[in-house]
Amino acid sequence: MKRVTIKDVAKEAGVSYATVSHVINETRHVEPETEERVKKALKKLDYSPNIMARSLRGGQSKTIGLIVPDTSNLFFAEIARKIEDIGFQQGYSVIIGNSDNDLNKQKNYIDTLIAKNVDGVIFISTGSQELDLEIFPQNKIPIVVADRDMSLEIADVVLLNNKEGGYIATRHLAELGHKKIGCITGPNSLSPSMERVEGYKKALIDFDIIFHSNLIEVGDFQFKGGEQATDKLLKNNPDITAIFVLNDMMAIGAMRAARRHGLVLPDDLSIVGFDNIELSEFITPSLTTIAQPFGEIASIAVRLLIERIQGNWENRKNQRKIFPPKLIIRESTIKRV
Amino acid sequence: MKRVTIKDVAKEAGVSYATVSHVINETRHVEPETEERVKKALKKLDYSPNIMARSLRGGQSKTIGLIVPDTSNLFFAEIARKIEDIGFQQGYSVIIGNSDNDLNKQKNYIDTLIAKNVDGVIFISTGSQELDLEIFPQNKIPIVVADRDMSLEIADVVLLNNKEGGYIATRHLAELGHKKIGCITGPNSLSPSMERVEGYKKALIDFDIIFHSNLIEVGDFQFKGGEQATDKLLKNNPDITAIFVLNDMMAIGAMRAARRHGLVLPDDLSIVGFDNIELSEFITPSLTTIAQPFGEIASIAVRLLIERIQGNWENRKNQRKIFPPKLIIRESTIKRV
DNA sequence: CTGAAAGCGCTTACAG
DNA sequence: CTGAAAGCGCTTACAG
Repeated sequence: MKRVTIKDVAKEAGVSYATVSHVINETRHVEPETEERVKKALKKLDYSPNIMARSLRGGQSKTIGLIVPDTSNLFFAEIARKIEDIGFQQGYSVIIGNSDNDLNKQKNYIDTLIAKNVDGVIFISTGSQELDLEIFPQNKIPIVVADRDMSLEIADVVLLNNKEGGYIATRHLAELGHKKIGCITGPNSLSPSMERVEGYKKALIDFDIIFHSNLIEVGDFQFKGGEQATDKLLKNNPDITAIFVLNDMMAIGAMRAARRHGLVLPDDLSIVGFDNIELSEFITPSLTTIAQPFGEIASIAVRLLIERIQGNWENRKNQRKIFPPKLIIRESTIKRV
Repeated sequence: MKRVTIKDVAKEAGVSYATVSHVINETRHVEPETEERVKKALKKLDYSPNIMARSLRGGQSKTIGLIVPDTSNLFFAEIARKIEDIGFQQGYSVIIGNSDNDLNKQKNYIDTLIAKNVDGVIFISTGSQELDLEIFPQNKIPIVVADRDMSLEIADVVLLNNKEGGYIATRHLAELGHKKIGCITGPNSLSPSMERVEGYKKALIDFDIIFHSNLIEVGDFQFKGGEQATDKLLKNNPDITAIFVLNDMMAIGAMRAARRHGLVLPDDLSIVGFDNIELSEFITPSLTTIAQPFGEIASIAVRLLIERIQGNWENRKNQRKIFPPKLIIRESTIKRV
C-alpha cells in the first residue's frame, strides 16, 4: 500500500492539489461545497501530511531537540518527561539525545539535530567545558539552555538559583544545631555544582561554623558516587553529624554508606539532598531536600522556545529565568543531640 | 547566514551537484582529483546534509520512534536510555513519546511518527487494550514490540519470560519457609502483569501453599500504588510474612508502607521486586528482585528493527525473542523465623 | 568519468 | 474563487 499524498486526495475530490493544501492549512478561502468534497476525500483516504516535505518547503518540522546529560539520572528523567509532555501538547515531538557530558557526543548530536531541521533545541549540560552553541543561531535555530547559566548572546536561559539553594540547605542544618557539616559535590568545576557549594560556604560563615577543605568530597551525581564520597567523608571526619549532598541520587548512596559505617539514620547523621525527585519522598528515612520546580522549569523552557520558533524571535531579547529553591523538610534531618 | 546546501558546495568545487552527492555517499566512482576538490569544499563550507530532503527523495530519515508508557517510571527510563544509546551508535536518532497507556495519546503519537517518516518504531505498552498497530506495516514501517507479547503478523517481539519470573520470585520466598505470601500486581488484565501472577500461583501450588484471593492487591507500577496496595494487604492479612511485588518501584512503596505498620525489614517481612532497576541495589534493605536484562533487550530490539529497516524485511519472518529472568538475592528477603 | 534533469510531497507566489 | 507552476535540497536513473 503506497502512502497517500495530497495528489491522491486532489484526484479523489476532483480539485487541484493546491486547493487541497489550502483546505488543510486553512490558508485561503475555499468554496464551502468544494471544501466539503476535499474534507470527505481527506477522511476517506485517511490522509496524513508528510512533514518532511512540508518542512523542506520552508515550514516547520514540528520537532525540537533535547540534549541532556543522562536520562537514567532521575533528575533529568523527570525534566525530560515534562518537556516531552508539554511539547506534545503544543504539537511538537522531541528527539532526545544523551550526551553523557561528553563533548564529542554533544557535537555529534548538535550536527544531527541541525541535519534533521529541528525547529529549536533545549540544551541541558552540567559539563564544565565552555559550550560552543553558536552554530544554532547561525542556522537560525533558537535554543534555550537549562540548568546552567550562560551568556544571553546565544540562548534563553532557565535555571534554579543554585547558590540560594545551597545556602538554605546548609542553613537548615545549622539551625538544627549541627556544627560539623560535610558536603558532597558534583564532578564539575563550573555549573550548578559550584554555585551550590558557594551557598554552603556562605551559610557556614553566617553561622560561625568553621570550614575545612576535607569537609568536601567530590561525587558524580549518581548513587555510586554518593556512596563512595560518603565513605571518604566519614573516614576523614568521624565526628561529622550532617551532610549536604548536592543531589538526591547521591544522597541515597550516602545513606547506604552511612549505614555500612554503623550509623543510624537520621539520629547519628542528618542528610539534605537537592532536586526533590519523586523518589526522595519514598525512601526511609524520607529525604529532606531542596526542591526544583521541574514542571515550571520545563514549561517555561518550552514556552520560551516556542515563542522564538513562532515569533520573529530575532528581534526579542533573550531572557534569563531564575527559579527560587524551596526547602522540603522530611525525616532525614533532625536536631543535633 | 543561510544554510549551506549541496549546490553551494558544487559551485565552490566547480562540479555539478550530482557529483557532490556521489562523493558524499560514495555511490559512484569519481576522479580522485575531483573528489579531493569536493571534499575540500565540503570541509571549507562545513556542509551537513539536509536529512529531510534526503528522506523525501526516498531515503531513510535515520530516525526511529519509541513509544513508551512513561519514562518517569524507572524501568522504562532505563530501557529508553539503552535504546537511545544503541540507536545513536548505529546512526539513528530517536523520537520519544510517552503514551501513559492512553489510547488517544498512543494513536496521536503513531500518526505523528508516520507523518515524520520514521524508519521504524519500537513500541512498548503495558496497556490492556488490543493494539491497533497494523498501520505501521501498511505504511511499510517496521515495528518491534517490547515487553508484551503479541501476534507476529505485525511485529517482531522481544520480552522477558514473565511467568517464569513470577515463578522463581515466589519459589525463592517459599524456599525461605514463607507460608503466607502476598502479591501486588500491576493495573492491567493483559500483559506482563498477568503472566507474573500466573507464575506466582504456579509456585504456590508446587509448594503446597494455600492461595486466597485477598492475598492479591492491584497496584499501578508506581511508588504510590505499591504503598497503598501494601496498606490493604497488611490490613487484610496481618500474618503475612512475605510479598512478591511485580515491579521494583512498587516494592519501594511497599517498604515504606510496611514500616509505617511498624514492621522491621526484612525481619518481619520479606519482599521480592521485579526489574532490577539500578536503584534496587542502593535502598536499605537492598532489594531482592528478578532481573530483566535491559541492555540485551534494548540491543536486540534495535538490532531487529535495523535489520528490517535495511534489509528486505518483508521477506523475513518476524521473530519472537524471549529472555530468561534471573533472581538477584539481596537483603530484603530472609528465612522465615 | 561527469553533467542535466526528473521527481520525492509539499507550500505559496503568480495568474486568471 | 481556483489552478498551473516554481522551488525547498536532495538522489538517481538517463545521456553522453
